[in-house]
Amino acid sequence: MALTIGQVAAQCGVGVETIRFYEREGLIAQPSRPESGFRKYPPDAVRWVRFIQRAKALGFSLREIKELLSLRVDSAKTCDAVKGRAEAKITDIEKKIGHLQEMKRALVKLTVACRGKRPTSDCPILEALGEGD
Amino acid sequence: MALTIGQVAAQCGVGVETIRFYEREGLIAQPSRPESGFRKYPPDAVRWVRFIQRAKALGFSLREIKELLSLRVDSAKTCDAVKGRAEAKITDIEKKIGHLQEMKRALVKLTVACRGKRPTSDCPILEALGEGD
DNA sequence: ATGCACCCCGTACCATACTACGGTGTCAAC
DNA sequence: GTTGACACCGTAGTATGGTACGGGGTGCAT
Repeated sequence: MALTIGQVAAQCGVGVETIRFYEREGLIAQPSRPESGFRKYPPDAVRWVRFIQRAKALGFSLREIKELLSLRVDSAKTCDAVKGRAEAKITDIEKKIGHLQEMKRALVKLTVACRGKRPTSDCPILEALGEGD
Repeated sequence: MALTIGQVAAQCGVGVETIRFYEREGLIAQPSRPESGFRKYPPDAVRWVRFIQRAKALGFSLREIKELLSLRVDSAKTCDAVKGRAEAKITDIEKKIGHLQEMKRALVKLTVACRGKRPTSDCPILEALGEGD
């Protein structure tokens, strides 16, 4: 049931070096290393790496992802601090969702304008994006 | 009403060099250049740069942002192609929104677990993230 | 007409996040 | 028991997205 680094990499669609890199950077835990020195990963390792990939695609830096993942580690210890950081991340995520919805609305508007007559604005994408922060 | 590069930069919270960089990379249009050679920007330039910043924070690469912005340029010409690309971007954005909502749900769950007794899983963040693509 | 802030350009440098390389060791199959 | 695929490590190189620097020119305020 344990996986080699190559198997984890293949299942995540990344290179072996990427996994080692994440380990060096402290994004994923050190796996067990029986005699030979070969890393042995639990199946969950695949989910961790996929989570990292996904979070990256959503605009989080590795530093932020590390913070996200670390929310679990000390949860037994400093519950209030963890809760605070989690809530900050939630706010951050809600902002991102809002911005994406604006972008989506703008693009939908664009396709609609496309369907009918020519768009009236010379930039439908920007047009639908307010100045909101 | 026209702005200097420094004014645009200040209003967007970026450096002058960043604007010139975006121009070199074709993300923003060449502004007019009266006699002196100084760039003169229309007020809208601020919105363009802000759009770029926002899109970056949402995980789009400059290449993708360029594509997003270019959807406006040829809209009069190749309407069908534009519509197709816009629809692809919409799908992409919907996926991002979905992933962010999953992350948010996971974090909310974490804060709730925090409030009451200890979390049951040893990783509440991952726990709420399915294997969905 | 002389500052001084701001603009020009090109080039070089930086941080982030990998990716490749080279030399060596391991393991499993034949 | 040897061969081939895969693992180990450290170091170096790459792509992206800026950021800084140096040596100049401009423009307006005093």
